[in-house]
Amino acid sequence: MPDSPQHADVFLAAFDRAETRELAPGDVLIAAGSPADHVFNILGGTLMLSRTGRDGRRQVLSFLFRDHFVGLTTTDRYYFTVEAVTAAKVACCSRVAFDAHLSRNPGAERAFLHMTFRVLEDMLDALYSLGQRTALERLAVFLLYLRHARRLAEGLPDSDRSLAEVALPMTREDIADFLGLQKETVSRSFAQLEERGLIQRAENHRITVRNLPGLRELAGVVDFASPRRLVRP
Amino acid sequence: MPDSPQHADVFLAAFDRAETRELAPGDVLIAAGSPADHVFNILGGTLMLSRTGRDGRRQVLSFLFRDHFVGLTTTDRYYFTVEAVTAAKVACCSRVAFDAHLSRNPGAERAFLHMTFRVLEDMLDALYSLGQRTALERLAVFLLYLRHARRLAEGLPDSDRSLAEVALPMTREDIADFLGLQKETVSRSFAQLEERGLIQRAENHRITVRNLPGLRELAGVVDFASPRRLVRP
DNA sequence: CGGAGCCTTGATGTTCTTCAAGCGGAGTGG
DNA sequence: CCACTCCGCTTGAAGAACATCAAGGCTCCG
Repeated sequence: MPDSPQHADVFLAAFDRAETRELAPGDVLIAAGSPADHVFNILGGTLMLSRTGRDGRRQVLSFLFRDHFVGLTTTDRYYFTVEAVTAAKVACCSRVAFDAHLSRNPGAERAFLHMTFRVLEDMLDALYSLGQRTALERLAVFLLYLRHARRLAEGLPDSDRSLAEVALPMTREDIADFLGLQKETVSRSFAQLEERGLIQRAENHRITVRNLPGLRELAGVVDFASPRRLVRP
Repeated sequence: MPDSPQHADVFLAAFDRAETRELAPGDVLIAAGSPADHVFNILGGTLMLSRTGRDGRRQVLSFLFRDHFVGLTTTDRYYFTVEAVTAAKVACCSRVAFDAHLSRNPGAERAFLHMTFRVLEDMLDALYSLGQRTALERLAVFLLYLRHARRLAEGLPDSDRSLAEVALPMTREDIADFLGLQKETVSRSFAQLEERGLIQRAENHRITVRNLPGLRELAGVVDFASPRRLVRP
């Protein structure tokens, strides 16, 4: 399943002429436990996919950006929540129509499978982070991940100067729940990255990268472009 | 993508008349960094999929049992290692032949997509564990997971008495690297589960479950059958 | 001006890791 | 058959990393 340009998300044609929905920050697109009858394609903004345990512990499983896809499950109810972090816009498609689209277009099915595999590989990266990396390393990886997300969403080259600015639309608590930490630890880790001269804190929701190679070294990741997950074994 | 029996892994037909390979404990089936030119279906035994960082930290991403599938990537080289934990037997299929099989059989492609989604959902469960659960909880979940794996592999009902015996073919260190802990912590957690009367340690590689409801309560999981990931939100 | 929410920082506490020692089974060679 | 060693496992003690508790600052908004 090697990358090939023509794969470029042909399955998204399922969303041509689809209804769209505008979301305000905090709006819930998918509520855990509700029937899993729609799938969505994100047209803009940032969303957050999370799962909350009985006792209130929450794990943010993924942040979602432009061109990301959400909503498919192998069960008939959603087992996760998706909510808007920033104002956002999504295209909506019924699961039935989406299924039919895949069945009618073998190319779309293959493209969708390929996308699913990329997501799976991202989750394996995240597993490595949560299982093996320290708080500081996780935060470094996270910043590179956000940088990469914007690079993809805006189609910029890795060298683009503007990428030094990294927007953090989510709260410290959201970041903490994504990285398996507490919000205080996230705060302290930001402070430590700044002390080390790797980043500079601007406002609460924006930092600028001061030493990209240093950040990558700390993260143990060269880039977030494939095949990033080969950490030189 | 609701579960339906006819999905039952039609894509596995790709492995009909395929060559098989026998593995001894410790044998490496897939070495990280080598060309990703084959896919495998496990016919028996236990394998382990892991990723090792530059500095030697290792995350076990998954244990693999009968009927599991491994080997597909979106990159042209494997970024993970797969090795045998016990003696094992696998069916081998070239990636090209597998691709062709999926293209020729739309039903197979759909079934494969479905299987991929189940794997993805398992990884999301694992993310929740690593991010939110304590050492003791992770071990409880792990034991239920092994119990469930055997239940599936042997087609037993959940009530089967023999399921109280849980085999642990892997070492404490393998378990630790799967759960994001140190082997000492795993040892201590086993001891604590025993003190609490939830399990009893037999030999090093076998325990028996003494209090299944208690174990499930601790794990926060009712069962490892779908939809287990709805932890009563 | 006042309050709420979010973030930061300090002090303290808990969990897990690290370091160290000893146990016991499996395999080896005398 | 019996040391002997090796390796994996367990347990204890000390230490580090992260969590928890608590206080104060900032910004936004009524």
